[in-house]
Amino acid sequence: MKAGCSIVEKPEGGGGYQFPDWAYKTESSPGSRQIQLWHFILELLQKEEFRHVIAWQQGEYGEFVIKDPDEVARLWGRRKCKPQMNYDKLSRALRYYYNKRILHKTKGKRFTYKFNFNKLVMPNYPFINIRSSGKIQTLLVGNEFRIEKNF
DNA sequence: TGCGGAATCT
DNA sequence: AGATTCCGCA
Repeated sequence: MKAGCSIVEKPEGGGGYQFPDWAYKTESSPGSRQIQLWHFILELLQKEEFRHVIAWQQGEYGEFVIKDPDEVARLWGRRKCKPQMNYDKLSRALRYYYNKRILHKTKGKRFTYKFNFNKLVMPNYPFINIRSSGKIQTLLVGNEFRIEKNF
């Protein structure tokens, strides 16, 4: 039994929405509800209330800046039930994305990373829609839509 | 600050 | 697999 830290976070009464359930599943762990780090990053990025914590870099397509690394780590740790999470550990996980071609580092810019939308994210995750402004929306196309994971 | 190896966990 | 933890190196 897991106590204290719920596995799935509920959308608070207000109006924020989460990725649909199927977005949390992967081929390797069909039953898993564990959100992946880059899904979580995208989730924070699309919400206005986290603009002071993490935000898109205007002008650069898919590039984002972590303005408050400690806070992002804290939020991630809360979601994953890992109270000891910190930016050092979180950033290690982000670094693993380099080889998977999900992310890469924007060299010279502090706390700045860039999604490889064109190459990987868009083809495999059609529910992600990048608008001209650089903002991202999730599109719920239908529950039959499966993620085709092929990193 | 940022990197990536290594061991370990779920 | 996808992190998490720890760490030496630059």
